[in-house]
Amino acid sequence: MEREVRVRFAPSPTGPLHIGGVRTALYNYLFARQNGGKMILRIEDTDSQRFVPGAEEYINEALAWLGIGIDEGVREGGPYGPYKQSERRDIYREHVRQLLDQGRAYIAFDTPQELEAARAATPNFQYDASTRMGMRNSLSMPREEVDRLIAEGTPYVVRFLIEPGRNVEVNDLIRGRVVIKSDILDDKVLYKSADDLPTYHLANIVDDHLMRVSHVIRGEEWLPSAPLHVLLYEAFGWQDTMPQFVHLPLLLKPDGKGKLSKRDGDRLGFPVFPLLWHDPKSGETSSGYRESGYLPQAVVNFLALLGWNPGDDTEIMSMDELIRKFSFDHCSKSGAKFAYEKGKWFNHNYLQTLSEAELVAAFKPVLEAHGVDLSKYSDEYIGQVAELVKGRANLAADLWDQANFFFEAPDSYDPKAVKKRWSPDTPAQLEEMISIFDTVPDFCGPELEPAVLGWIADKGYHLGNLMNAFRLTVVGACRGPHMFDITRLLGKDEIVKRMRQGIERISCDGPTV
RNA sequence: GGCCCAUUCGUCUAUCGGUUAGGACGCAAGAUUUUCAUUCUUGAAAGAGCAGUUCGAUUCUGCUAUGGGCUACCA
Repeated sequence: MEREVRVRFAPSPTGPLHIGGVRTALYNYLFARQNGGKMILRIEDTDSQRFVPGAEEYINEALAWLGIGIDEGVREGGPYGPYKQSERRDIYREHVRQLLDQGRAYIAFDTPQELEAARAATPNFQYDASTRMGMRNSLSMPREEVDRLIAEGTPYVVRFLIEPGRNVEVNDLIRGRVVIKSDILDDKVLYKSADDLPTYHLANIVDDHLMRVSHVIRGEEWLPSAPLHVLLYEAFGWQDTMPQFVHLPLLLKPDGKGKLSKRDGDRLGFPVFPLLWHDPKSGETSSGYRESGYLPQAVVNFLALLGWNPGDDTEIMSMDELIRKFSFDHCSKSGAKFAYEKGKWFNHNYLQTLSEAELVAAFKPVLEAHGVDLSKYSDEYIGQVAELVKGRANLAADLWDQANFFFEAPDSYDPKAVKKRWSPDTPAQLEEMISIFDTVPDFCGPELEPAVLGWIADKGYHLGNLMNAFRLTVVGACRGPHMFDITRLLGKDEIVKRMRQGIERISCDGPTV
């Protein structure tokens, strides 16, 4: 057990990294860091059919954005490379040869059509001890014919020979002991001559062994094939250094049934990918957490708690705290429905902790997206606005809805508020208020508020109605921060301009609602 | 169909045989506020069912039900 902790995240570049994959990567990372171990990123591109250009870059960018550091990988290098499976063909070929020579595997020529026919003909057909002699392979056919077929270049696969009658034991750190009979396992394809590439099972075992992986932390969908992997380790004689298995519960759809999938995001209105993704094949675009205004710390915190808890009521935890507290003992066994609403709450929390500079950085892209000319505003102004409204925002994008009037005068006035707060006396009172402004030496100083409030009290005007009418002309609706915070930031000229504009426009077409 | 895994409020979860079953999200109400929010307080809300083990089961065992995964020359 004093083995160095080495874990790997091994996605296949068939599309954008799914949020469930991100969580798997995160748990691997937390465990590695906690134990002073290494985190490996291995690209499993053994399916040439499903390869998608750009997917590998996406994976790198997504992990970097989230702060999930990689110690060894395609870009980082490392002592056990190459870290891309398509560049390890020689290694796999050699290991397949070894299994073949030892009689632990055999060559099969059955075409996909023949296999399909066999499955159609026999219910619950399985390529195993009970059926393999009836198929076309090196066990059922004479040696000369096998050699001839290979010499002719007939495509073939190499299958793992499963011995029936055994109990295969998988020890899982979350689930404990899982025992299954080898009879229910089929002779899995390990290698395909057509593209000279192994399948997942072979490549996975060989690489994990060669890369000295100590813990295989992956999704629960791999649990059924774990016994096969155990058998492969045994066949190679590697049982003594076999990694510890950890199968994580799945992320499920928030509503219906099944595991979270790509489609659920757009269907339910939340991202299922860390970053925006344009699919080069379909041309489709999928939204990402980053572009939706989420903070990476919030996404990490949120994901960490989907399937794991620290054992107490702590919920807001930094990456360092997660690393310290993470444990498989507190991982749940059952799948977790993806509670994206709570993700917003996490983001709200992290948004409040941002420094003004960070807030400005998060707010600027949002402003630009709404056509605001950033050259017209100082960072100081943007920062002050953001500080004023951040408490009411969940996502960076929400800042705009809360603060748009700091960047543009209202172009309409909420009719309900007009009806409630606007009276025939209002225009005159607002004009009077403007003249009060002139009595204050510094409009943006602390004297303005008591001056205006004092004047309202002296005159006996209705505080609520007048202040809201005032707000209406400046904001366009009865919402927003403290009125005198708004006046301070907008300045006298802009405020007076908006008041006069409001008086004109609301008086003309507003009050007769 | 076969095999495997799981099952506490609507959701994420705490509890490692004895608790008024705790927290959070969301929801509702109240307080605060010149507005909308924020914030604060309060509330409603759970052990799938049936047996068994035990002085005592949410916790251990079995069965049933339900949910999920796998069942490819995909990962």
